[in-house]
Amino acid sequence: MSRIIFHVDVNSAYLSWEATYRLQHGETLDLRTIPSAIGGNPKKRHGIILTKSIPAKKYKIKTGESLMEAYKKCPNLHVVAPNYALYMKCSNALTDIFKEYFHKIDRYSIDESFLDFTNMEHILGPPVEFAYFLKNRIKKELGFTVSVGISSNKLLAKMASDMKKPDAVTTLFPDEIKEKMWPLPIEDLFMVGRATSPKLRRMGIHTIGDIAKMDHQLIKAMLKSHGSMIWNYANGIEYSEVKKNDKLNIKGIGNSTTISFDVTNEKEALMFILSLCETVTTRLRESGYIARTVVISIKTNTFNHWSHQCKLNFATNNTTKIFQAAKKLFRESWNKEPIRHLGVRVTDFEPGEFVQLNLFDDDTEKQEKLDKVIDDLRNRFSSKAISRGCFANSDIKGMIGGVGDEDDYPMMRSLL
DNA sequence: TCTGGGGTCCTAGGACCC
DNA sequence: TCTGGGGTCCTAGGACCC
Repeated sequence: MSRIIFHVDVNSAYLSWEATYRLQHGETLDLRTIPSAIGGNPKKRHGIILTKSIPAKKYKIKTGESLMEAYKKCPNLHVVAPNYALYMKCSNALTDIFKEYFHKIDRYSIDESFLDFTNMEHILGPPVEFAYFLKNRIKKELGFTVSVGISSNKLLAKMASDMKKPDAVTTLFPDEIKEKMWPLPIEDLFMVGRATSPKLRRMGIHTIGDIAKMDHQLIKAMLKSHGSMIWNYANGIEYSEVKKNDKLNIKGIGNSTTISFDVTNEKEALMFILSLCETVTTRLRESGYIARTVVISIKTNTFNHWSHQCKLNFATNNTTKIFQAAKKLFRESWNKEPIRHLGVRVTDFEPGEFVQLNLFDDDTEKQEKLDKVIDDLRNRFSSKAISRGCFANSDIKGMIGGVGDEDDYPMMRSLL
């Protein structure tokens, strides 16, 4: 039986949401109309570009490049630090609209969702017409634009939403694959990234159509199961379900930072790790989960990098316990090479309802001690050295404080 | 893209068990 | 204590995404 699947993608999500929020709070300048970007810490000029405006694209500003690089290309670039609490509210407001029409909503990320339109035609009308109605309603009520892709499976719907933006509806049904998808460069195919693309290009495979026409066994022999998968994708073959998954479930939380100087002694390194543990566990407690696994990652001044992980005997969200594990991992794996980048990450989540370590009295004392160490750390080093930690912290503050409260963005729905 | 963040998933290989 | 096979759990690292 043939299905009808929608993929809805928010255009330049973080930037759109920030711009919309500002307009609704009295700002007259629309960030989307000037060279602007979301990312890093603009004051410290540290971190990377997460999202850019269309005018910023003209300066060849790229997602993932450092703020320094971006400022070189465009000195007037207006950079705003990310506000994840706001993005979550916007994402939820969008999902609430989907819920009015759809039962099966699969949130793929904070700004992308799959919707199952199968058997809905008798209620919602023809899919393309409904998609236009939906995107226009979102624009009118929430103030930002989306691109909608429509097809018979998730892969093709996702490819379709990518083809035209912003503010567009695109179909990519199986009979349109040849004409619309096969002429595109291989890098446009979902799951063909910077490791796979050169391997294929070296073989004279340049378009998605070239992949589709390859011998399936050959690409499988070359790239194993990943090769088999992208061959299927190039031919529009993909059968995964639109699972009902309308809450964004997180599987891990991490924080990492590049340091502007070489860290050569353990004490310094552990202070950074402590700072990272602090932001990670604060977010972990916010999420309501507790974690079993702790992972640290190290990158050296020669860009040598590795990770080391361990499984705890009990899941926890306690800063001290996570830090103790991270400290042990660091001591076990550091070979004394000068360090330029450190990361801490927690995974293997369990529901945290029954563990409330942060309510224990002795923990309050520990937390106070911790705060003192963090403050010491910030005073000791240039603020640049730990700017990522600072900015993550200010995010958290935004989340916990009044700014992030449920009805703090009432205008999100009333904007005309 | 020379060097930025935060995620997810997959796989190979080792340890350990019966 | 040379060996055999199969299953599971764990870790490190690679590849992909936005």
